[in-house]
Amino acid sequence: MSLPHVLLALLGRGPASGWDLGTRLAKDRALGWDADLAQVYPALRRLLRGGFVALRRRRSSKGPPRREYRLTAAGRRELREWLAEPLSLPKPHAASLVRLAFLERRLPEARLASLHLYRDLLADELERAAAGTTAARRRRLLLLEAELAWADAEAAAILAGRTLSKETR
Amino acid sequence: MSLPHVLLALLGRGPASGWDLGTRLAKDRALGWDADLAQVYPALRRLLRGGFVALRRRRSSKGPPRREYRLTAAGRRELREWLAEPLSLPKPHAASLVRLAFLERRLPEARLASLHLYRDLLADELERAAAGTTAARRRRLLLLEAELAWADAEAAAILAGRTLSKETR
DNA sequence: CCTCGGTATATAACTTCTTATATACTTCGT
DNA sequence: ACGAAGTATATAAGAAGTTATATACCGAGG
Repeated sequence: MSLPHVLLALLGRGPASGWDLGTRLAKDRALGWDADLAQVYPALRRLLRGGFVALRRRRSSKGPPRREYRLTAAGRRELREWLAEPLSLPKPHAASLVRLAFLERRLPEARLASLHLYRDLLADELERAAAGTTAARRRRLLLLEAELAWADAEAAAILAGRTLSKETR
Repeated sequence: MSLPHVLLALLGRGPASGWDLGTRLAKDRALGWDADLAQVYPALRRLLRGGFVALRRRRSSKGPPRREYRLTAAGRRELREWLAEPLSLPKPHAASLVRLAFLERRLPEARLASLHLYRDLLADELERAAAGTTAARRRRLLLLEAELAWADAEAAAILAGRTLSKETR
């Protein structure tokens, strides 16, 4: 029930087409939402029918004509109310986190390999992450740094345990 | 397509009924997955039909007879393979994170109130979080601490900005 | 000229997730 | 004896999300 509101929020930064919104959702990792274009188009239709956005067709230098949407007064009001709803702790829903939660079921070598891969993903993401101009970006940077430190600590612990068990054998 | 695998993973800790799995999913916040009972029961049926789990009916001291599931050899193999799949960075999908991403659109007072509420949720969660006996729990603790520090820093910054603008008025 | 790649919109088919509802057994309090 | 509360299983209906596919416009390179 949230995608329409997320789209309203993105449109709050200025008019955009479905394509624009789709690519923004895909790229902006600090945003906290992701959706496929096949979901975006119907959602925009619903927003249009509901009077929350207005449509303007514009010719594009490349490709077929764009359908650019912008917030209406009703859309702005709806957005304001939605943004003001109380925050709750997000409950993660990701296969990778479940795999991490069962890391201990795997052999030390496999654990280490998975942690190294994950660590590198975190490091890449941290490099790509823009400097903190907003609270959400600063949050993201801090969390990435904390998780990177965690991954390194876990890898070191496995390595220490492995050499230890070899030495004491 | 992941819930069945998550259930296999939970069943790896020992036999359980649909009810058990549902309550574990609801309680264990370090797990990285959450699902409703109405989703768990059909998933268990599919696992049973696929031969990944075996069923034993047992009378319960309270309530109707329990249907306890346990991993079969095929289930254990499937679980092992699933756990070994490479990790990727989870992409968050939560309305609260979107609200945080658009915090700056709100008035300083509202921002502060939202941050304080969020901060308290984090603090509660941190208190409730068990000590780090597994990598996933240690990760969760570290991330909660980092996020709590972030929330406090953001709140302090808003407060500083507000008093500043009052003084310089 | 023709295909390839990027831009752009859209729908159909399918799977997954949520919400609502129904049933049944037991214990405990009134 | 009755009802409420906790345990336990289950399905139906609908909303949300994913995957596959189709169409169309334009410029660049072969």
